Amino acid sequence: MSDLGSYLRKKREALRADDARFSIRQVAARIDVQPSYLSKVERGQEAPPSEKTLRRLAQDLGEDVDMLLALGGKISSDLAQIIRKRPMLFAELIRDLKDMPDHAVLRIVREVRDGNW
Amino acid sequence: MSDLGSYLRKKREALRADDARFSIRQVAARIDVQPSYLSKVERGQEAPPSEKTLRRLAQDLGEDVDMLLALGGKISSDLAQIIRKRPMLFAELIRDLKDMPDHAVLRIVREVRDGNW
DNA sequence: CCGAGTGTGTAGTGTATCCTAAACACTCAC
DNA sequence: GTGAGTGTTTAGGATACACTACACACTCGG
Repeated sequence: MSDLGSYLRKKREALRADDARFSIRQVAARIDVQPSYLSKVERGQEAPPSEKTLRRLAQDLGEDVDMLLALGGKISSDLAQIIRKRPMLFAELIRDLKDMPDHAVLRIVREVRDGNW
Repeated sequence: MSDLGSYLRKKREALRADDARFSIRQVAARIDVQPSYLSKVERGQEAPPSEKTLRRLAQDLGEDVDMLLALGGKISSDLAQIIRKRPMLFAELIRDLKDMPDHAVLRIVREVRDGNW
């Protein structure tokens, strides 16, 4: 399906080059899953883990949570909740932004943040 | 949980006042589920239906799909896909817009649509 | 009365999700 | 050569999700 697995493997192996604490077994122990499970996830033999597990993994590997969740086919539950509170409004906005280039969306983000509204 | 059930019931009964085709049984037949299932959903005795079923329901009842999905605790899969393609970008934007009033968000929507970007 | 239609109660089912537990085969330092 | 550590294989399994199938009890027109 997605390449969450290979992404995780690459990232972990990169970390492991400098720090032996990033073996499958030790990472698995820290994020509280079985090493066999993590191994399968990294090789794409298992479906992506739950949001909870992906969050712990992101934290342990120093990765962005939203990106890792996306690779796992999920959306952060706090984002989902925000959208669900005003579904029509956000649906319209997001569909409009679908084909906008990153820099255009970023400009909106900045404008919003600067409080020009 | 949510009030999807009562919302559906109210809407269907309103339609039924003018049109006998909006009985539980007939709606259920059109959207291709068992009447007992729809009955339970309307009374909140069953978890919300799948996206597919909610879409058919929305169409049959003339309701907004995104809103009905939201009441069912779901987000349209096309929106989810858009977000998953640029997760960090959209995550930032959505979290920034969380506490903005509707009219402010709407202004952004309009600006985007008018192509001032 | 009866039959066509209404809503509902009960029981069960297939599939997906998200993992665990235990053992196997290997390397590498000491 | 043994013990600690590595990744992996195999065999499940608990729980939730999204329903179906069928029968029951009621109403109401003809």
